[in-house]
Amino acid sequence: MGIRDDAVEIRSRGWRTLAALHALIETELERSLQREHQLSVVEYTVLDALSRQDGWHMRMRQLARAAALSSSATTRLVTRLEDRGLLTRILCDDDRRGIYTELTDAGWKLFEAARPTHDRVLEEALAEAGEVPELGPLVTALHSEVVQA
Amino acid sequence: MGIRDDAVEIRSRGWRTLAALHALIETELERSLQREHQLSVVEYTVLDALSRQDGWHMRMRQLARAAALSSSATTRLVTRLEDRGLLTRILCDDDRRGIYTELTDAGWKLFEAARPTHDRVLEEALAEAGEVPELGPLVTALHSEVVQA
DNA sequence: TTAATACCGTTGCGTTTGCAACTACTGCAT
DNA sequence: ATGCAGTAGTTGCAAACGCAACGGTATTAA
Repeated sequence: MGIRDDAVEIRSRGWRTLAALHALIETELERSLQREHQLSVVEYTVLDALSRQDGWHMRMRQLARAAALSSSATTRLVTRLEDRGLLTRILCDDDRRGIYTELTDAGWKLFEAARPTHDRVLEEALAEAGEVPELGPLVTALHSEVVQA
Repeated sequence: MGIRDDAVEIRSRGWRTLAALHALIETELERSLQREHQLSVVEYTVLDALSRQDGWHMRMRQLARAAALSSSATTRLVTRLEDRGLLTRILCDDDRRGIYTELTDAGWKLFEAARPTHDRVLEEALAEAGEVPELGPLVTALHSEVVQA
């Protein structure tokens, strides 16, 4: 076990911690958002990303990136939300390959209704994770200024 | 925008950062492990968890926890690996509800072959993420002693 | 003993996912 | 202009997922 191996082990451990914390938070968000607003986490993420564009459009590819999804999954996700009337597809004038998406009024309403749930559950999940010995330090680091900079 | 709202916003931002980093790493690991060893990330995680038990058994439920999966997904995952001859199910004597799983020799071999790939790709992914402005600080924090404590 | 309760792992089912192949469009080079 | 490589988004398909319902086993109390 040299310094080299230690670095490998530290990375692996960090990755396991990251994955565990991610899974914990996502699971709790999933349950609550689904139950209270019939939204999955990715669906909420899309609404959130669009809302943060402040009335501006967003292309499919940007959306895929924001939601960390493949382009095919993004297509279907947008279709789903469009069918529910939460957003609309808008053909792009300057680049006819591109498609913009925009929140509808109903989309805004649902997002603003879901946001408190999201924020509350996120806080609870982080608090819960903070109690777990392996996760606590990462939770703390997440709050720190450095990560937010 | 009071202090209260700032805290909410900091948590949200932290969560998005965490999710983005998680997705980046998982995607790269998935591609490499799949291509070079026909293993998904969760499958590797299971082999890793079992190997770290150092020859000792592990129950389905523990495995589900380690892999951050539902129990049903764990059942099928173990079945898949069992069909490939990488691990075996062992009935538990003292608690006949329980089922232990153990790596086979083939399982050990495959895991040890896949580990270098895993470690290398993880290092690359972290290095790549370190270059991204939003992710860099979290990557750094992940290396720190505090998180590893 | 027997009943009530809780737990463990499995299965049916519907949903979501990524990959690969495809169409449509852009931009560059000839 | 014309061809060609690269990009944007969609679709077929098979794989993997979570939830809910189930059977089998342990634990506790009457």
